[in-house]
Amino acid sequence: MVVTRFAPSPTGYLHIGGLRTALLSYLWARRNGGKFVLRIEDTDKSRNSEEAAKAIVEAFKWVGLEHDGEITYQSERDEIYAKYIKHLLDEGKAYRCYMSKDELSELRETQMANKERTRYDGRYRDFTGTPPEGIEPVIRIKAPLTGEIVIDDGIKGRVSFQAEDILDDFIIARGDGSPTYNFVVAIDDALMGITEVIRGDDHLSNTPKQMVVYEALGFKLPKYYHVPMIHNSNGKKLSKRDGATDVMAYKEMGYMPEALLNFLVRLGWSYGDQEIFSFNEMRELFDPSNINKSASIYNVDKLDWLNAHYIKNSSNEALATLLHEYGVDIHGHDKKEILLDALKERAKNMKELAALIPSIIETPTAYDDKAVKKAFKGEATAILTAFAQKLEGAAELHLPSDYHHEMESLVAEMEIGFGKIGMPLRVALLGEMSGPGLDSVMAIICKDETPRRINNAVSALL
RNA sequence: GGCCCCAUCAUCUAAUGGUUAGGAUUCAUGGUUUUCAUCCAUGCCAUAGGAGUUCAAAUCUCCUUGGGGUCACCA
Repeated sequence: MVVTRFAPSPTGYLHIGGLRTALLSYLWARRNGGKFVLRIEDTDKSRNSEEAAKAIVEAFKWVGLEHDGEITYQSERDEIYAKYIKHLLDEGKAYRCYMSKDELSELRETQMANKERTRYDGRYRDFTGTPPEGIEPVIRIKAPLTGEIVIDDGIKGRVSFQAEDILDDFIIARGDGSPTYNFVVAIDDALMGITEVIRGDDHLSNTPKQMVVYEALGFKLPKYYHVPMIHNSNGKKLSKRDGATDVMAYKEMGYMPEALLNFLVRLGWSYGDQEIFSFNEMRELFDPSNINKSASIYNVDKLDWLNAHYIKNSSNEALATLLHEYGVDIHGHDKKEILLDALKERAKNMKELAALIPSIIETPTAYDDKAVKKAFKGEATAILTAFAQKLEGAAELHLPSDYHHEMESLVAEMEIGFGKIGMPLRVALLGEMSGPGLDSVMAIICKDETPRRINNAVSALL
């Protein structure tokens, strides 16, 4: 069975790059009918992992990702790590190193001065004497000193390193006994039965170290997929300074989860010429082996286009429910359908949609100067007044087409062009020059309110 | 700096030795619309550079250049 994982360190929120690797891991598990698990890498206990987990679960919930089983916290697994450290010590595959921090940095400095690679020199590797006093030893693992290390990466292909270039006997437990990152990652991935590791390619150079741990413990290696980073428009790693890195900020900005996921899945991956992927389609089609090798640049234009697409193609019912999150309740509005039909093609995001609604259903309190100048000339007021009277005398009017007929008939009677009434009417009803079709606007605000707004405008603008 | 990764329109990508190098976003123009938006149509725009292999190279090899990542008792 395929088991994938998402293993964030607790930073307090889920960022967009994290969401992408989480999404890809999730999709691959689902496509294979496997499992997707969540592990919080909180071996640095100074940070609050409860809060981080909550933030991640909240973001997962918003976009619709779900992890299988309980969340694993590394901070609760000290005994497991201790057991494996002891095991390695007993087997002679790891050893205590009594070098002080000062000695270590001294060593590093001389190496740098000699233009050598900075590395631990292995001085305690085969140490059998009496250890120096007053030093809490760290535990180092015996890493191969020569030879080739090959990662058969599902995205990058064959990646090979020379042990002497990159490895030394790295620390697996600190002086206080706490285990270090590359050690616990390997232990946990192995013990949790992870079969495919999909993660950012910034981890590619960590992988040999993790492989050393796998090797020492006799665990079976997972398949690795190192996904290229998302870069900002300057070609650098996406960071907080690039704005919205917190996934929940996208909700605030009015993005739909479908749009965000669609955007992220297409960043670095494609399926022929297809641009639009429903969540279900992603789960059926996604395959990490054809992810691009190169980094991709985060570009908000395409996300905006996708977001607008998903808003246009959402049902009015779904939009009305979503609008609650943006402070607008139109569930009770009897012209909800006409209103949303008219507005959903005009909004790039949910925030805009929410702002558009009062701009129609509330009576304008001011009229745009330029619009007035352009629209209110000649017989504009006479035409508007005639139209208001026509509406007042008309029978029941409900649909946009009903209002359209009234306009047509007025235009015919007065022998004028459509524009003669359109422009001033628009200003009278909405206070500005642009907006949805007037027949829709009138159908939304109804038969009584329409002439009222016209008369208001005529008297205000005389 | 060492090591590793990467390189097709401005951006996301397709083309796994043979295509007029395709699609999408952005942008521009036109149409639709009383307006704006939507929608539709059209257009602009790319194989980083140089050697090789081959009948044939975006595709394979090498070099150059450029970009990125990583080198902790952080994760």
